[in-house]
Amino acid sequence: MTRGSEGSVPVPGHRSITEAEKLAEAKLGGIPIRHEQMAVVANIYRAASAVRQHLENSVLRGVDLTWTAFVVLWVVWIWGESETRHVAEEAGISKGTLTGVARTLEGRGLIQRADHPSDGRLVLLSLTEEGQQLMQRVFPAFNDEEAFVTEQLSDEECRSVADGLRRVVLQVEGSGEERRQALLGGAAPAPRRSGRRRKA
Amino acid sequence: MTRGSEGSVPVPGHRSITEAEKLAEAKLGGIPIRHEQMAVVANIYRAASAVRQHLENSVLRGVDLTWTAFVVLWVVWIWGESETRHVAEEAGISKGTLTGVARTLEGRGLIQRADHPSDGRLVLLSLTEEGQQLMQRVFPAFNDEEAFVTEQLSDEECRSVADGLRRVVLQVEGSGEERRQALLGGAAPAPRRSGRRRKA
DNA sequence: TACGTACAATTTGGACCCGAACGGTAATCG
DNA sequence: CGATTACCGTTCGGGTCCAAATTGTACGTA
Repeated sequence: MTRGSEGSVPVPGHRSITEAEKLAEAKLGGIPIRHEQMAVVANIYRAASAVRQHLENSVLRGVDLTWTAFVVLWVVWIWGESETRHVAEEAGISKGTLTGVARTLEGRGLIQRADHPSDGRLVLLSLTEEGQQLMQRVFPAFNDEEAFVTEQLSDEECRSVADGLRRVVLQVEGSGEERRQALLGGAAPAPRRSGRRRKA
Repeated sequence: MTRGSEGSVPVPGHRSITEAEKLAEAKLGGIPIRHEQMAVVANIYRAASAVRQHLENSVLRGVDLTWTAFVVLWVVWIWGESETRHVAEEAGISKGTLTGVARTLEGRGLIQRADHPSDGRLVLLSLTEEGQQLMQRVFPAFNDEEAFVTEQLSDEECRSVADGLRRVVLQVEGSGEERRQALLGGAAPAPRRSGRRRKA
């Protein structure tokens, strides 16, 4: 995050970020930038990376779980036996990704899949006995690190930050699709450059 | 995010999250959970995913850039010609990942690499003319979407949330290493299970 | 000059990740 | 009741992503 020695004034904290913003403004020469909004997005992602990295390297690595694998386990653990599409959505990954992760977890004996009793299209995911024991053991340690990374925030500040982030999520999930439609103006959705090609 | 029909009381907003927390508490039976801290971490990651997804699908897809590729371009754009290790750190990715991303970007004529004048080990990254034009065109649109996703937050709230997140980042970057050391108690750092295997 | 150490970027291996395409089941319609 | 239509999980292509292994450069010291 920090560079070797950029400025000369020893202003403590946030210097790097603020300086980047100033530089960005200069780069755009006159075009106004929404600073506060930019700072929120930048720090959301920065914090997400830092937190994920810390948790992977502290508690998750020891039990040989990736962040995504843990999230999937957590979702199935909390919600109980669930349909894969729900798990994917709750975990914030695509259906295709879940298929692979679930396969890995299944191979390690942590989750199991079952056919839906009445709808042949559905697959149900649930924790095995071993998976449940794992989560009961790991989650307290995970939560301890959640407390560590937020140590500089009071409970009240935690509530405030969490609420602000929740509003961001709701905004995107609520109005994002509509916004994208408006932006692209009904034009071609510009398919992802990579991805599977049509057979013909 | 939301499920079909879980609860019976029509409490608006945040139901899913809160319910998940309650379920988690029940699962742990007695073991106390730090709710506020858990909510912060959960929502940081949720927001990061949502924001990234929205930006990829709105402005980035149209110019055929992934999130990571854009971040790398942004860093080089803002900081000017930089050494790769700094770019990787600032972008929040590993050096190895940057090598691949930089190759892709170089192939598209958006960035260029140059040898360091005095230290032959270093490689410098800078934007090409085309890369600069792209960023000058794309960033305003990007910032517009940053404003969109934070639309439900006032400027003051934006500052507050950004500051809270900054404190999380500083906490992890400042004390994370020490914390991990203490946690593992000097024991083996438990190598990543995936990735390259040791030869013998 | 030769050698070891330090540190640079790159290569490599395995898992992840998205989203279009696919094949199969369920529901709907004529 | 056959034919669409809608939906579900899986497959697959291309691209990240990390960390170990590798390669190469710089620089100290003998």
